[in-house]
Amino acid sequence: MKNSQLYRGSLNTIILKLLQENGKMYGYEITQKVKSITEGELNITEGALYPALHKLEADGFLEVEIEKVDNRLRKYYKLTENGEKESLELLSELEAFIKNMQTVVNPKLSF
Amino acid sequence: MKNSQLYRGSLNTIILKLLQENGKMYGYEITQKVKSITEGELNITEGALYPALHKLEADGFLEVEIEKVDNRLRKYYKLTENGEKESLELLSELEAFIKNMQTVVNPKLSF
DNA sequence: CCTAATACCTAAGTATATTATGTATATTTG
DNA sequence: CAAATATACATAATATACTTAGGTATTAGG
Repeated sequence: MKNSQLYRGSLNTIILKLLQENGKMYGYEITQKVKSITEGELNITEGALYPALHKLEADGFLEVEIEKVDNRLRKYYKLTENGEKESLELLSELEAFIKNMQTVVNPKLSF
Repeated sequence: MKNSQLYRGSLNTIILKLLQENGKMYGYEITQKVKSITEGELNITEGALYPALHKLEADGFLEVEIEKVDNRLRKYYKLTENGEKESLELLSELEAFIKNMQTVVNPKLSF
């Protein structure tokens, strides 16, 4: 997804949060959205995205709705009820991660 | 290292930053230090730590100094010159990661 | 008409961590 | 004082997530 190893493990969080915010999105749209809001800094590769979407669906966190736009296929994903829960869970894990990393990296700010 | 996938990729950053701060440390000490400053929230497993230390050494970022304390072995690690550079590099990558994740997750705060 | 953009997909390989072990000594506790 | 826990190192098998490199097909733009 990027040169930094840190992004490893963050993809599900990104996907679920974007869907929570935008209701429904299709894969390609997610890649473009992330690129635009991070001003090109974060680029999700399709080789990472599509398998991740399939797994989230298989795990019951996403459901699919296929549409045809301009004779071109689109697979819209949206959160299931469990997906909403998972989204909140991953967000709080992200907050905890950031908090812990800041504690380790900048111990002066933590007391 | 923890149940959250997010910690994947953060171990080198943690190791290098702790060494930058404390001069020299040995493996077991690193695990205890991380556990104590995060109040038990972050536990580095030895199966992850030792291979990571060996790789950082092989990459020329760390150098080793063996000491015997109480008839027990200790391998002290400290940053090489390149290790200092890598430490700064990984720290700025961490900052960028956190910034980007906050942008994706909380777009209202980013403009 | 050719290239870039849109939109999906998979397979092979790599990196990183988990889990489960193993060795050995020192310290604490019932 | 024996047993359990803590200290201190290590590796091997397995799992997971991602990169890299391909592939198909349609539409838009120069």
